[in-house]
Amino acid sequence: MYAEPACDSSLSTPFAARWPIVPAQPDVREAAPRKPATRCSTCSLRGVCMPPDLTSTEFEQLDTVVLTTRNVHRGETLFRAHDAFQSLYAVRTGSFKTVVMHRDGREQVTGFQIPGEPLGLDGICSGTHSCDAIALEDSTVCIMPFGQLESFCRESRRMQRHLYQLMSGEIVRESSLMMLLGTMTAEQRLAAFLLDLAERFQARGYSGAQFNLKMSREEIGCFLGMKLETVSRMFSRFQREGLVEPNGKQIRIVDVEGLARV
Amino acid sequence: MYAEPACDSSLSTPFAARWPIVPAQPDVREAAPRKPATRCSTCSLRGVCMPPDLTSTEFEQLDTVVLTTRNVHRGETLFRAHDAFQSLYAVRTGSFKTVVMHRDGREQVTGFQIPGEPLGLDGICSGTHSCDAIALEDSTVCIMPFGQLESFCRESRRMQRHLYQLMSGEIVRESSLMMLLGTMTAEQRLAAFLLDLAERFQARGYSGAQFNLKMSREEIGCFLGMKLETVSRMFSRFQREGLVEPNGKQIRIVDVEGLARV
DNA sequence: CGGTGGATTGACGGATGTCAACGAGTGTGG
DNA sequence: CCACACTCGTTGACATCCGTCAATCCACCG
Repeated sequence: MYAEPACDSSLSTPFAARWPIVPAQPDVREAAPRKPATRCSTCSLRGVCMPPDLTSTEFEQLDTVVLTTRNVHRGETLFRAHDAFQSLYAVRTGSFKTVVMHRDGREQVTGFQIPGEPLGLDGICSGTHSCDAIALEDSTVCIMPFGQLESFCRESRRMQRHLYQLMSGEIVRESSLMMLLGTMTAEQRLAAFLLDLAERFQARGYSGAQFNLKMSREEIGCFLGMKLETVSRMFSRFQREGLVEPNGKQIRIVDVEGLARV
Repeated sequence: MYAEPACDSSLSTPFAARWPIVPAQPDVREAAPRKPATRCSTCSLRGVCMPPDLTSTEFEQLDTVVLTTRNVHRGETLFRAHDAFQSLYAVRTGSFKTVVMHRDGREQVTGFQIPGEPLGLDGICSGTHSCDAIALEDSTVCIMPFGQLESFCRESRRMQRHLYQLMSGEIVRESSLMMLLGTMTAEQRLAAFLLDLAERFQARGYSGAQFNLKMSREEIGCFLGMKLETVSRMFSRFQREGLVEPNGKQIRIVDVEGLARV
């Protein structure tokens, strides 16, 4: 999932480390490819991931916490529901969806994550993940072993505060999704979804007016609580009304105010 | 909101403090009635609010953090959206709803809180609350000034972990509500709602089979993403099917398995 | 070239919203 | 004590949004 014109390559592998692959740490489910991480202190996403006011000492400590990254291919899972919780993750490149599943097969996509956004916060509560995190495209995440992160947060007030804010932000995000699912029409949901995505892309230096959806209509519907046919119809309606120009997965937002008014 | 036969009185005012009212700490919005708190170390709800394995030293420290309680009358707000965030709260007696509101007047109830459950976690993220917390009946909360709580969490590993778990639990709770709103029929939502409430009451020593809803049909509907008439119809249907016996706000669950099968 | 999966569009039906009437319960004031 | 207003809950009739089912189209790929 990236914006056009894609500055993807620059953000994809900031200070791209072509270092030799390090022996993988023990992993519960699979021997996933891991690589030493680029240092947080020099990462181009640090402004998105990390508090703005960390001292250089704190960045040095942080670099000892975030030691590795992991590649996840399109369609593969970073973690699954019921996996033991060990680490938090930050999307470095690519994108993910998180899915909660009911025993009867009902699925709900609870979020789409793009670079700089956290993954895994659901696992802290019970020590076990409660959702699947699935890559929408070939992606990379930074791995933050939670035990070490906790230790660091006891030493650094700023980092401690940051982690609380991250989690609280997730709570607020989900609240507004509940509002979306509980009170809005299908048309309003899709409009809100597109505006939210646009804003998040823009905050990362991508174009907010034109971007590429890495998720299918079905996945969008599963996130917005509607069927894929309805998603498709709403896209068509927006096109008729001159609000967006959808071209398959390529989306151009023509009239932001119009979308907001829906 | 309490169970029948109400053991309400025992849980209502555990070790009820009839101490003189302490000079209220400065409060942004109102001079709310505050009283010194019963000590966490001797509170009958401590098993619900706090980690099970705190040492006595930690409880002593905790007692210096949770110094005051506050009464909130039915219909009044504990905090409002846009209020400055200062403290986390734990419901001690009574019950609350949290409501997020859109500028156009759309409202969504994001949760109902009963004794032992946290309030205010939404405020950490931006330093400003993002929802209203409104008492459904005359209620009491324990006040945990966030700055002091943070300090305590840097000293106590267990307390630090507990706060992370609390927040993560809220994230997971909201995820399952998204699933409810996104994938379930009106009938299934109401069934899930009743079962969830029953479980929470039971975990607090109340009856899970019979309880008293303090919220109106409209508030239930606003929480479950449906209209009050639909809530009412679903209650009637459950009654016809012999699953619950609703008597206004008094609810008796007759067939738990049947409700779960819906 | 055909097979496959995703997207689009149409026709139809059902779940739920909307509007309205009515009854029960409660508080208030004469 | 009663009359009254008011809120809340229930129920019915009808409308509508969206889900379901099906056909078609398109891009991609072996």
